[in-house]
This record gives sequence, C-alpha cells and structure tokens, in this order.
Amino acid sequence: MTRKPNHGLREIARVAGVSKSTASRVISGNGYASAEVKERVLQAAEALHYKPNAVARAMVTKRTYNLGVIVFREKPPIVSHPLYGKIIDEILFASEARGYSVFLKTDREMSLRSTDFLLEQRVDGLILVSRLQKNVIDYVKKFHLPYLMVNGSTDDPDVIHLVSNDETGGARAAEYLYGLGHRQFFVIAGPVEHRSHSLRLTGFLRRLEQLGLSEQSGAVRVIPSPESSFDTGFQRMEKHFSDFRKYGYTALFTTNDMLALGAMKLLLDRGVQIPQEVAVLGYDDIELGRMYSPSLSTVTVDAVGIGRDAVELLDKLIRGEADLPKLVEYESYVVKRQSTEGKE
Amino acid sequence: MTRKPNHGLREIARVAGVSKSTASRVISGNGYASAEVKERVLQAAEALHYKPNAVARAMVTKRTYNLGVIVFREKPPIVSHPLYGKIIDEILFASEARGYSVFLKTDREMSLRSTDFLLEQRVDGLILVSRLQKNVIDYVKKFHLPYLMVNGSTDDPDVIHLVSNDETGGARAAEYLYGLGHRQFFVIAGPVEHRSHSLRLTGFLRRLEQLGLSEQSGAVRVIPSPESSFDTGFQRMEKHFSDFRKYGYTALFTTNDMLALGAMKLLLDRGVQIPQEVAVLGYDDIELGRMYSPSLSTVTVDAVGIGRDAVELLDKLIRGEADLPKLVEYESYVVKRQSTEGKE
DNA sequence: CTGAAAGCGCTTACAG
DNA sequence: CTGAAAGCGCTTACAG
Repeated sequence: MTRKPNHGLREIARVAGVSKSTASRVISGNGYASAEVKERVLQAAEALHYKPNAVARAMVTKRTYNLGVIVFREKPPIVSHPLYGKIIDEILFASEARGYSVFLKTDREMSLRSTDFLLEQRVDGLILVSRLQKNVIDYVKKFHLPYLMVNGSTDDPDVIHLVSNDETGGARAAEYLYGLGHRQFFVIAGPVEHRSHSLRLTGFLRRLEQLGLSEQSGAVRVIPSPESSFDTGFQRMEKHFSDFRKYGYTALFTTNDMLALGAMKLLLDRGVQIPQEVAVLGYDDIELGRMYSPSLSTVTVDAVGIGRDAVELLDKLIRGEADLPKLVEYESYVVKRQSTEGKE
Repeated sequence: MTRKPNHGLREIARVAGVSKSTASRVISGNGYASAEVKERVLQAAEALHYKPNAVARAMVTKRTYNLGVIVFREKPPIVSHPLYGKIIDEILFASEARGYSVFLKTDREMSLRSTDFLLEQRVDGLILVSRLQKNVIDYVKKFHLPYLMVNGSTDDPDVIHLVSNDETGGARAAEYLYGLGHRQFFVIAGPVEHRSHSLRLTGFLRRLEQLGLSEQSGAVRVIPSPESSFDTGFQRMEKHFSDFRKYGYTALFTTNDMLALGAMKLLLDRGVQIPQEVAVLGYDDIELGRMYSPSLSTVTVDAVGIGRDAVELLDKLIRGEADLPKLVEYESYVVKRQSTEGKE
C-alpha cells in the first residue's frame, strides 16, 4: 500500500529554516527555542500535517508510554466479561489520563505468547489480569519489566497484586443473611483454585460457624462447582433442586454473581418465589445483577478502584519509586436488593 | 528504573561470531544462513535471553503490525458494553490470529485525541467502533491510513463499514410477533441519529404496515427514547405504563436488548406476566438476555462475524488489496425465547 | 538560543 | 552464504 509520504522532522526543519535539533526541541517541548523560531516550526508542522513518529522517539528514549494488559481466561467472554470488562474500562481510562496507551491481549492457553509479544513491543509495564500460572510470572520476572497482578492469586510474595478483601466480604455476606433471620444455608462455591472463590467461601463459613451454624450440624450445605459461569450455576441448582427444596434452605449464597444468576434463573423457572421462599446473594456486583428481576443482592468488588490503582501503581513502578505495597486490598460491602429483601 | 541491559542483535552477533546482518537474517527468518551459523546464532540468542526489539524493526520496515481500535461512546460502559465487548473480543481474537497486536482506546468526547495517539504510534490500520462524527473520519482520511467502521453510521460513501441488516431484522421482528397473533404493538425506539436504531424501527413499522397495521390506526404506538440504556428503557416504560395497560398492547418491541430488559424489569416489578400478558422482543442478542428470567427473545447481531471480518478486511486494506466492498451487511434472525413464547 | 554529530536497534540492498 | 554500510526518524549531550 502506497501512503502519502509522511513528512519527518527533517522536512519541517527545512521548511522552517532551522536544524533538525531545533525542530525537535520545539515539537517535543524539551529544550529552548526563541518565540520566533518556535512559531515558524509550528507553522511548518501544521502545513505539512506533521505527526511525530512515536516509534522513532521510543527507540531513542527507551520509553514507549505503552502498557500491556493481558487477560488470562480460557473461555470466550474476555473483554466482555462483566467484571473484567469493568476493570479494563477503568484501566483504559486511567492509562489515558496518565498518557499511556494500552495493548490489550487475551491469552486462552496461559501461554507465554502474549507476554512475548508485549516484551518485544517494549511496553513500559504489564498488567496481568486473572489467575495465571507461575511460569508466566517467572518469565516476566526474568525480563525485569515492571508488572503487577489484578484480581489473581499467587503465593509468590514478590508480586504486587490488587485484590478484594474476599474473606471479609464472605463474612459480611454470612452476617447479613443471618441478620435477615436465615438459618439454613445453601452455598454454591466456584473453583477452589481461584483465590477469590475460596476466600469468599472461607469467610462465609467461618462467620457462620462463629454464629453457631456449621456444615456438620446440617445448617449449611456447600456445593462445589468447577466453574463459575451462569450455566454452571444453573446446572448445579438443577442437579440439587430436590434436595434444596426438601431440606428447606431459605438462603442461597454463591461465590459470584454469575453463579447466583444461573441458580436464580433455575429457581424462577421452577416457580420459586424470591426472596419470599429463598433469598439469593451473589458476589461481584456486576451490572446484570442490578438489572435482573428480582434485582440481585450482592457483595461489591471495587472494579473502579482496582483499575485506577493498578495503573497508578504500575506508573510508580515504571518511574522507579520504591517502597510500593505488595498487596492492595479493597473492602467489599453488601448491596441489598430485591433478591434478599423483596420489592424496593 | 534500571533495567538489565537488553542485549541487542550486535551482542548476539558478537557471541555467535557473525555479523549483525547475518544475525538479523536468522532471527527474522529472512534471508540465507548456513545451518551451522543458524545454530550458533540461535544459541547465542537463547543464552542472552534475546528479545527482538519490535520498535526498532518497525522503524525500518515501516510496519508495526499493530492495529488501533477506538470505541466512541459517551458513557462509561465501553469495553464492558455487552455488544461492543463481544465485538472487541472477536477483534482481539482475529487480530492475534493474523499476527497483529491491538491498541484499544476509548473516546468519550468524540475528539481527535485517541486518533492522534494512534497515528503517532504508526498503527497499520484503524477500526472505528460505534457512531462517530464526520470530523473524525475526515481527519483519518487526511492521513491516508487504512481504516474501517464497525457498527456505526455514515453517509460518506468512501468508508468501508460493517453493519447488521437492521431493516430486514426489524421486519423479521414484526413478522414474528404478528405471526404469534399480536395486533397491538408498543415500541420503544432508541436514538434516531443512530443508524441501527432508526433502521430497526423503520423495518419494523414498514412490515407492520404491509400487514395492515399502522400508527394512525392505533395498532402501533412508538415511544422515542433519547438513549438506549437499561435505565432509559425502565423509565420510558414507567412513564407510559398506564397508557400501556389501558390500551391493551400485547407486544413490546424495542430497538435493542438493553431497552427491552429495562422495560421488562418494570413490567415484572409491576406484576405483569410475560409473555402471557405481554410478549417482549429486543434486538442485539446480548448475553444478559438469555440469562434473564424470563429469557429475552431477540434479533441477532452477528458480533462474531463482524469482529472477525473487520480484521480480515482491514488486513486486506493494509496489504493494498483492491476492490474491497464498501459495505458488508450481516443478516439478523429472530431468537425465540421465553419472553415471547413462555417456558421452553 | 541553535546546530552538527552520534546513536537508539534493527533491516536491506549491494558486493563479494 | 556472509559482511560492511547506509538509513529508518527521532533525541540528546556537546559546542558554540
């Protein structure tokens, strides 16, 4: 494809009657230039539709002002994932505000492919979203590139990560439902390998135990679920529906909203009254929940804070600031809606 | 921030005992090299953790293998927008498959800012998502950069755009509801400035007219809506609820799913039976719809096809292929679910 | 305040 | 098959 020749600095320097160095100084805003020269250069740039070449600049400054964001997920909803999407929106927004552009990559096979690409692109830093294997972290470390993790799990003490305080959130969920008078709990718990799911469950169960309710006593039934999707929630509920009704559980807690919505849909399809017969409480505070009928009560995840701070922290890392926290935790709060409290 | 010195080609050439030129040839895979030399170079690269510098390469080849995607939207849900998110997921996937990385930008003010950034980054091509002002198009044109538009509207005959066949989709919606026996239609129509909303409405009304039903005869009532969000759908329905019930409309069609969901939620909150009393039909086929209770009948938008083809077409444009279509249309089909047909 | 020169890390004709 | 050289479009000390 033939393109209109992109006039470079040399050309505008020629037109303005100055040297490349001087033209560079006024275009980049670094260094001195007399008002009169400045004027001439700017005019030439304007006239020639000059666009600075960021690639060339990056080559010499060793700074691209580009960030890489990689979302590790096996299944298709990636950017359009209701929670990750919110976080990514915020990352884009915060990056823009700080002058960074972002490369967005997804990785379905937890491979090193996307990471390699971004390394070659010489991004200034990396944001890794969702769970990821240790090999990815080790790989990134090897290249001494600033990076951090969002909403993922790792036992590597070196890596900076931003997460919700899921255990406390789980406890708040238990407390809230208990306060509403519930004593028989049904729980659908997402994959234990995933930090957030397992901590939410732990927090929930622990608090109930403090309140005198346990699995052993039959007051709590936990159904493990290998995935955390809507369909899985639906299927889990379908499979255990008769037990569910038989033992008179009055509250359903799930470790995320998608599971809750799936399970709730099954219940609604079967004509169960929510919340009159069963109260339902999710976790994540995704948009869908608010829109559902009945609207879904949930526990918040501060997607805005996480996205915003991820960029801020990474920026500090890039600029070489020391003493950055390794772990940033966000508080989770119960949002009361129709699925637990009825009509608003 | 001090980084481990990134060994360049020169260094690995030195270690392998060959010239930079030769090292370049084996690393890039372009040009000859004896098996023995190849071996030595590759080993040196391995040993020194060599990562080719894509920035330097781009500078000389004038090809970045980067694509820019800009989503023009005023309000926050951008990447996390249920329809755009799906399209973007697909764009990312298709780009990856063709060896492109993508810069994702959002633009809330319909400004030239994001476009400028990407121009400076020397992306190989641009995908513009959603409606956008003429000035943006004119601006991009000026720089002779390959670009195309997705899901937007323009009367500029030069610009390649990929859209749904919304008019036919609207007609199919009308036909479907009519076939179900409905004769009194209530319609909530999104912003007329937006191509898809206006065409869907046109197609819907036109088909009904052919079937003998019109606004004048009182068989169809159209409520215009300045926005196309869930909340707006809810509010529109709320405002017109008494009329809605009074005149016995049995079918509600909206020009997208979000409006449908909002309106449906209001109806459900008010105890209206769906679909027994009112059938509801949306448009877009977003995930939420299938998850809702009752699940929302809708008309499809081929997000997968649009995203995939956008990248394919742009790739062809970049490679200078001629005779590319200016307009690619995707068929829309009715998806029958509970909100029109009851329990599955 | 301004210019000449070197260099960022590659690729690509061109000789050999 | 391999190497020397030029050059991509900038920035940045360094002189002046």
